[in-house]
Amino acid sequence: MLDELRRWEEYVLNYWKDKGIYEKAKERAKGSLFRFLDGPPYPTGPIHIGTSWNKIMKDVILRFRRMMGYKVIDNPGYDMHGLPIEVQVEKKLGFRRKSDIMNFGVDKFIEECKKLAYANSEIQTRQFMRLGVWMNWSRTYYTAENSYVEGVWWAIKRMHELGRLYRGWKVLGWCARCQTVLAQHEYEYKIKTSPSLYFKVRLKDEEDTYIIVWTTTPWTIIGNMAIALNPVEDYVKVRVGHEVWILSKYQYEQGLLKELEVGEYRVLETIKGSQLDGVRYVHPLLEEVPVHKKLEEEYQRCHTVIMSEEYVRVEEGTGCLHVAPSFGPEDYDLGRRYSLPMLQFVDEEGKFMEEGGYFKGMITDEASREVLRILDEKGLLIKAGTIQHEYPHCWRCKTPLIFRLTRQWFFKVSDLRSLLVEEAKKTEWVPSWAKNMFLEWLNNIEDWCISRQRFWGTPLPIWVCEKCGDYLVVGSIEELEKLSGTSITDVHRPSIDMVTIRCRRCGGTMRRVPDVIDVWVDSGSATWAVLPKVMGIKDFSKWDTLDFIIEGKDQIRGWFSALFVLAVTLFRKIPFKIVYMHGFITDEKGRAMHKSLGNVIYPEEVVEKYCAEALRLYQVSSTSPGEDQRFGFELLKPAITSLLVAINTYNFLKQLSLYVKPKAENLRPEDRWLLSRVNTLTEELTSHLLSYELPEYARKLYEFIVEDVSHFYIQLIRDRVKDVEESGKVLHTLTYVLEKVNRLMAPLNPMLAEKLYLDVIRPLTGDATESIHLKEWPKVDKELVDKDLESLIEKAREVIKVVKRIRQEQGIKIRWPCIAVYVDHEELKPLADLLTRACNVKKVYFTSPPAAPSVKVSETAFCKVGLDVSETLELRAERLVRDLSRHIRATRKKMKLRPIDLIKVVVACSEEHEKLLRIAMDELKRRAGASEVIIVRELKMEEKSGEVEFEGRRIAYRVIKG
RNA sequence: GGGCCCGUAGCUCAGCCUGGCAGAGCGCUCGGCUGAUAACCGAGAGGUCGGGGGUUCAAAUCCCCCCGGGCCCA
Repeated sequence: MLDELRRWEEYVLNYWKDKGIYEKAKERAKGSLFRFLDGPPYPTGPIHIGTSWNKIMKDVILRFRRMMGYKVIDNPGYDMHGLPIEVQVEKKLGFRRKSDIMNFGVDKFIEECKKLAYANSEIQTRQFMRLGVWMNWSRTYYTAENSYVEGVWWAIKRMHELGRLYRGWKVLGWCARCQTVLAQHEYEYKIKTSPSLYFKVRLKDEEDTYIIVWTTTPWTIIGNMAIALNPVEDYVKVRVGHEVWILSKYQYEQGLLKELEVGEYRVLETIKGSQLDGVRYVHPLLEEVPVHKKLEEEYQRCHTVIMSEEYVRVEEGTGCLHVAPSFGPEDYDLGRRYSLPMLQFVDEEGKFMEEGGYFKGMITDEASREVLRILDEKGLLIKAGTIQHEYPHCWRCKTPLIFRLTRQWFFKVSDLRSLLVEEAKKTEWVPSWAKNMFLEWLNNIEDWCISRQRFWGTPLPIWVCEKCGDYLVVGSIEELEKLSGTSITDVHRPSIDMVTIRCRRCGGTMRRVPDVIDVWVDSGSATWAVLPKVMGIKDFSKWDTLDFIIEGKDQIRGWFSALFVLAVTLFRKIPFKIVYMHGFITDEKGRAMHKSLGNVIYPEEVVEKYCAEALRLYQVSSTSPGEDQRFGFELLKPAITSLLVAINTYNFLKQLSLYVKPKAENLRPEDRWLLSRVNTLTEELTSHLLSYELPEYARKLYEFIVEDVSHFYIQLIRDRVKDVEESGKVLHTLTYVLEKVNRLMAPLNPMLAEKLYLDVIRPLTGDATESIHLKEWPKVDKELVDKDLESLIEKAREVIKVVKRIRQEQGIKIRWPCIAVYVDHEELKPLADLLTRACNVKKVYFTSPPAAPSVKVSETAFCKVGLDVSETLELRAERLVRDLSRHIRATRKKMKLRPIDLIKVVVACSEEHEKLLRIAMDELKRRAGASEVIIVRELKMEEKSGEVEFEGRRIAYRVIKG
């Protein structure tokens, strides 16, 4: 069946393509715009199971909106630039460092990046399409196209015009492998094992007195320029041996000295941090790093104790903070305040330069080991161990970052925190708590470092004069062509680097800053940069606030933030109204999927082993907004079951329609109930989808199909379909209901819905419409809704359940009719007939069950129920017929006979059972579809078609065609 | 150290906003139904609703504290 389902999917995909259904669906839209924007994935390889989840949910919402009549903006996109692609290409080419790229040739490298990004985006597009995702694939936006890049340039220039673009020195996270600066939103915090080092620093003017310092980055001691204490906190001077040590009182009381195993000690004095302000110390690596001698002479506060209430916490380390201004953002800030030297010790590869003295040429880790050794030799090392802590890593290559002073280009936005937060309050989030995460992020936002020292990216459109240093920000290709007199075909490096401009001020040559732009500026510009592609509008300022976007929780600091910061800073206008935030995919045990764990599952695999619709149903229904989704093949099974039940339900309708004419009059209560239910459902599902409650939509839809239609209704009307009149009513009811369900399921399972439409619904309704997706979202037929009936039937279901329970306790099959059932609930009287059939009894009495031995009693939450289990000859006869005919029908089915085909039956049974059969002969013929029944005493083995056990004896039968 | 989320049956998850008999699916055992069904139904086993305290006639649900897991930030 699964194989068939998979073939159906492919059939439908082709059908859509052949008939241009997607295009027709777009033409159909007459309503207002629904502005959606696809958060562009990185085309780094085939899609991941998280990518499919993301796109499937988008597809559900967009399909729903299209059916509602909206003109849906649905262009997909790919985020082509940046480290994700570069790192991929580097791996492919076996590169380990940036210089490998230079040696290979930047032009060739760029070409590889471009090829890879476009090739992978094609692969991803095919995969998305296979999942049934409808987007405007012929108008996909790529962030590497000229028109898109111009949108980014335009934003940069506007930032400049607003005075929000600046160049400045700052200590930022630096990836020594990628050899580029990274911004706040690109730090990936992971557990790292680092050295944990306690050492002492000797005071210059106080004999044998030391400040105790703790660090996890020994190499930064090379750049140490000061030690910071908290002026308002208490510190203690402690005698240790013949020395005096200074540390925070807090840590002393926490037993730090015991931990450091220093032997005997006693407190001499408690002082405030402020009392040590300005005290001079001897740099612990003064001899190895000679530059410190010079610095000490030139800078007054170099190698002194400085004060900071803000950064020094006595709970951390020793309460004495080692300050290396070029190696830490806080250190840098303190360095500025105290005019400390800002010497750069480390180059782009993370290697110590000339200034590092003895450490010249070492990378940071090597230097750390040497520092440790030297401190130990000098007797300054107190204790060296290791610590596991969260430490920032490069988001793409996972290298631990170093902090390093560099000169970069920034968007000034940190002063806009309160504006950003105020504007963000106007946005709506699903789940609502995601909004708090977003506000929290915005409230801590730093100036945005937008320059990257890399290759494959949007080139920073800034030209600087070699001679006078004046700079120019270019906002479009046309502008650049005018300024440079060169025609531009490709905006990328390295050709763009050749373009020079004559300086307006001094006539010198202006060259482009070699940097590219943070890839998050690319995607963050999407609100306007896609306009030429999507709306055919060239004017980037003509963008509109988006109605809806949906991405994963990592985009709080990623795309959501980038879109928001840019739009609000540039336009004081929010880029989106409603955001749906989903979580990540984990394996079935809740662990992240990693290649190293071998637990990665690709959507392609799921489609091959199962089918796309099962994936769609599972991914949409299984997880609440904002939460992570567990994924494993085992977890898909219930979804598959639901799909199969739905398919069978439609099959039943189709079978029925072959022999029956519909009849809409004198409907029975269960018919009216189902008509009411499907309208109630329509109302609920519409509301869920409008509120972006996707799991509720999917769950309620399939619960209705499985529980209400298949299990209850179809079970109940089984006998009715044998009657011409009654079967007409059932056909009418099911046609109405399943037609509606067909449309309700179209956004969720578009391929299955289409197949059921084409095979079952369309022939039945005589509808000329080519596709379910060209139909409108169902409306509620209010006149069919009967809430009282709905709740009454719920009560009846309770009663039926109790009767089944009594039957089981008494060992009476459901197939076997009973005399009577007693229901102590008058309200149910209108459902007398329904209860008679469902409970398989001759009569329902709406009274208290009589106190008779043959009446077995149980109860529901609201009434007593009694089943009369006494037997009569007629009942026995009927029971035998039911058992026998049930088996005969099974045999008929095996013989591939149609329900209307007549048969002859030979039955071999005892005299007593023959008597019973004679009583119910007509019933037997009717139920078995037999024109003739012959009763004999015995059948030969080879003549037997089957056997039934009844009242402890075996009854054999033979089925003869015709 | 801070923010957010999660913790309910062996597993996957609803229920919590708005307090009122602890639920569904999967798996297991037993029994049953079936001329749409590769399905389904009933019963059973399986729960200190992470722990503690508080509010209340009544707490999985509201409040506080703690523990464990995850994500993000510092």
